[in-house]
Amino acid sequence: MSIKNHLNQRLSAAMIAAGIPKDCQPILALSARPKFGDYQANGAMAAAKRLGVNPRALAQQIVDQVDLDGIAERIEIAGPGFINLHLSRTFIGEQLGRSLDPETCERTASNVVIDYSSPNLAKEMHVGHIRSTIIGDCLARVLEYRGDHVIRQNHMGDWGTQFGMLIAELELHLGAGERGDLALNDLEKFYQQAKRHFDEDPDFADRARAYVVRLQSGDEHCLALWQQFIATSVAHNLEIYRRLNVGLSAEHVQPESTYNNQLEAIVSKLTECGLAVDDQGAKVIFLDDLADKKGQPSAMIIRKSDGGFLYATTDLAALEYRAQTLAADRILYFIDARQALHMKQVFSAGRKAGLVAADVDLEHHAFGTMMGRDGKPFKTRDGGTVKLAGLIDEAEERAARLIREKNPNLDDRQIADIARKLGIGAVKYADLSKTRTTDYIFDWEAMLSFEGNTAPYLQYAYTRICSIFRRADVDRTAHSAPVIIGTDAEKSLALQLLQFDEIIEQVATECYPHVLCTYLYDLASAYMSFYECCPILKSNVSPEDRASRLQLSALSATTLARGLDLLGIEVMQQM
RNA sequence: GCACCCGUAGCUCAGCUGGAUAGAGUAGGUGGCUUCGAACCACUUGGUCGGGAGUUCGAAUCUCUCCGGGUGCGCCA
Repeated sequence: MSIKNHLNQRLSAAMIAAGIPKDCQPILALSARPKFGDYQANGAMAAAKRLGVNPRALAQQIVDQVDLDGIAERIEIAGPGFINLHLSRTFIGEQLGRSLDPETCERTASNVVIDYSSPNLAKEMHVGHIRSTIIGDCLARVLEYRGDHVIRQNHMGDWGTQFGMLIAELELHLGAGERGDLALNDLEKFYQQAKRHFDEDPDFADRARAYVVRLQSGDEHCLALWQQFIATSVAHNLEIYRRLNVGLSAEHVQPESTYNNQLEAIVSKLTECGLAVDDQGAKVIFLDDLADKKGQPSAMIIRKSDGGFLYATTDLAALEYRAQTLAADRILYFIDARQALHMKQVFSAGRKAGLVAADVDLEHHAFGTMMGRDGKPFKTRDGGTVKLAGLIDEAEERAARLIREKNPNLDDRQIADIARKLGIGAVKYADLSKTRTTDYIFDWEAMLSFEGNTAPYLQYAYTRICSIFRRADVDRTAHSAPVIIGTDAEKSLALQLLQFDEIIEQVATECYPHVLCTYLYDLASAYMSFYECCPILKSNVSPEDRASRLQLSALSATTLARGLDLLGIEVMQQM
């Protein structure tokens, strides 16, 4: 149990004993300044306001009642009624010993479906896909770590009008005697060729449109071309995932087309229950709960007047599949904020139609639009997009150059391995460390930076610890010793280590990975400060201090590695 | 027109259900490697938290309003 929970229990009990209503919280937080102790409880002031009594007097009553023997060595009331808690150093040391036991982590066991990455297969993956892919993957790891059963769903876009154009292009290449896999080697170029043919050649455009219809009606020739195209594109995406160390593989691919044969049934079901109605030839769902101020309901078309289905239909079918077949307790969508209204509509309609039970959590975790350095929507100089494959190449090259410069003793194989972990880590951390919901600036320099609050800083802290254990000739994973909290640096580090579980809990419920990034950065900083002022292997250090400091180092390494792993970032023994 | 999101240091960003003197990174300045890895550490310069009003012991945080930016809104996905 975390220290915060510990204190929460004791203070809650004291508040009840002092006659304060049960729903008043202690409101515990880390103290703003060292002179205010380690933790502070701000609940007395809020409770006093409600009860109409003097806040300082109420704080005193709580302090009179609270039992923190062996936990806090000093309790003070300050200002209008802050309760400042100075923790016992012995207690901190004991708690650290307990945190070695993995069984202390509270487990959950929900069925959680996570929809993330979900790129369109018509084009190559570009930087616009990175947030969903990386953030979704982080949450999958975090939820799995705390015990949930995670079902990854890569809802790839493999269906729609643009595929008529693409298979017409592919047919053109094959007709010229070209090999399909070679023609599709550069998906981006291929798409642009198809687009140009479509725009400039009326015959091609007609053929493309006809192919869409033939594809939808199950024409074998078109399906074969389509499957060849899809297979190549999926393979490209899986390669990107592998290079990014993202836990998505072929088994998680559940593309739009898999719902094709359920769309008819979905529309029937929604019509029969009276939710979907005919309007101007189309099937439309009007949602009163999403109406504007004037009472105009929000409209969602699930079937066009020409009989065609839309992505709303597919999303409803996917929602039913996830809730019913996959038996989800919680369904998370990591999708661009621009689709916020669409997601609300799907959730609302899905619940009203009974596709998903009321006790299933539906959560759209949005993120902002990617902007250029000028604050406008991002484009490269020639108006294109930055491909993920290129970004990964660049990250690895930059990392390799830096390693060669900093550490000339490494051989080429070591450099390649470290460069991969370092470069990819920098790219992922740059994204994960920013609050998910806001628009974000795409900045090569910041993303590939190796200084300051970056993944390499955290990886560096880890390698420093590894280096100490190599020098001491001690097995880090086997080392075990009591922790003695002497200096302030040791205390800060210890308190930081003890917050890991509550941070994981917070990330699991709120789905904000940047909270974990901030925590790990603070942990690494605390370790760096500790490292500067607390010698470990020097001759003037007592055996007890040496063992204790090695213990703190081992715990720091374990926590850093675990936290980085949950972010999808790897560590290395040296760099 | 309607709806949602966002304005915090030169730049990129934190700031937990309202809490004490608004914090990091980066950029600028100073100092620290014959001693556990300087991709580091210790100091330092820099902000009327977009403007205004309200709620109260207390507001970057909650409410309203205005300004500025972004996004979305029945037959694309």
